[in-house]
Amino acid sequence: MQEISQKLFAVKKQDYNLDLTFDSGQTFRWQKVNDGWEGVIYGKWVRLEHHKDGIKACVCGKVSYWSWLEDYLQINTSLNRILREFPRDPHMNGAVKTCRGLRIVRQEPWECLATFLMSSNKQIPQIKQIINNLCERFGEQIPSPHGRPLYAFPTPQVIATASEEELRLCKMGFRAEYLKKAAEKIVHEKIDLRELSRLSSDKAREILLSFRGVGPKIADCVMLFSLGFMDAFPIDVWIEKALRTFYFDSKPVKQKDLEKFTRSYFGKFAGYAQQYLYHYIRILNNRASICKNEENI
DNA sequence: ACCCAGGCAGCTT
DNA sequence: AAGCTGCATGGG
Repeated sequence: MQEISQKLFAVKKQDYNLDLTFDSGQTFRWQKVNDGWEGVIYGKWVRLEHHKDGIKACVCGKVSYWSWLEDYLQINTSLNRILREFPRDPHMNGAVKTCRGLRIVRQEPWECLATFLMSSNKQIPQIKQIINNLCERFGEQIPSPHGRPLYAFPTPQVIATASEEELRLCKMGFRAEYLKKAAEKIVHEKIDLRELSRLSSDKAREILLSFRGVGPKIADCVMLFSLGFMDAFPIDVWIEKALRTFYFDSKPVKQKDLEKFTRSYFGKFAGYAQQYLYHYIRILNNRASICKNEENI
């Protein structure tokens, strides 16, 4: 039986909501289990659950310092200070009202890059499945609190030595080439993605775009979700739809104008605002489709 | 059977 | 710069 270490983070649910955070499409490995969330960070199994006094974290193994988890969760970031910077308009107000407590966590950059390489032209449940296959097949087995085997996210070294055919067994299709080449680039050029966080945002984006399979959208996701560039604003099909309906009267807009608007309008935490809008429009869309289903019954 | 999915690369206009 | 198309795979 594995030893479990525990830690309580004193934070109110309205300032840190685990459901909103892990359901918002920024991470792909967290799973809801018995009213808590379980995932793997830095090769360790972690369980998080809301408690009356805050968020309780359980970690597999003996843990004497918690800075890695505090950094991942960004637990010392004040949500109020971020929300204050959002523009005030009916749509953003609605998003904040609906999604208050949604947080952006700070993922490990390699995992973030690799998983978003899997995301192109895929739905979120399928991305999760691919990542799951990848970890089972190539990840190192790590201590688990329950009987089931548990795997760390595979290192670039392991992925680089795998063949494209082996990677395709994880059902990632044409993305296998992207993943293998990214891993090889990191290994051969001795790239430490974490260092990109110390560069200017233009330079960091330029380096990310030099990976095959990384375009503007995925580059912005990696910057926002793993490198601390809180103004990076990924524009995917959902956000584009949200921006057009909310701010452009549902009229067609040129890509360039869309980008210009997001840069000038959403402020220094634009990426955070983007995540609120993204989750908000998806919730609205879910409700609408549920209504439609009920009409058909 | 068809359409689309937290896109991107490689084309053509 | 826009506007097309193919891409592997799975789900509605």
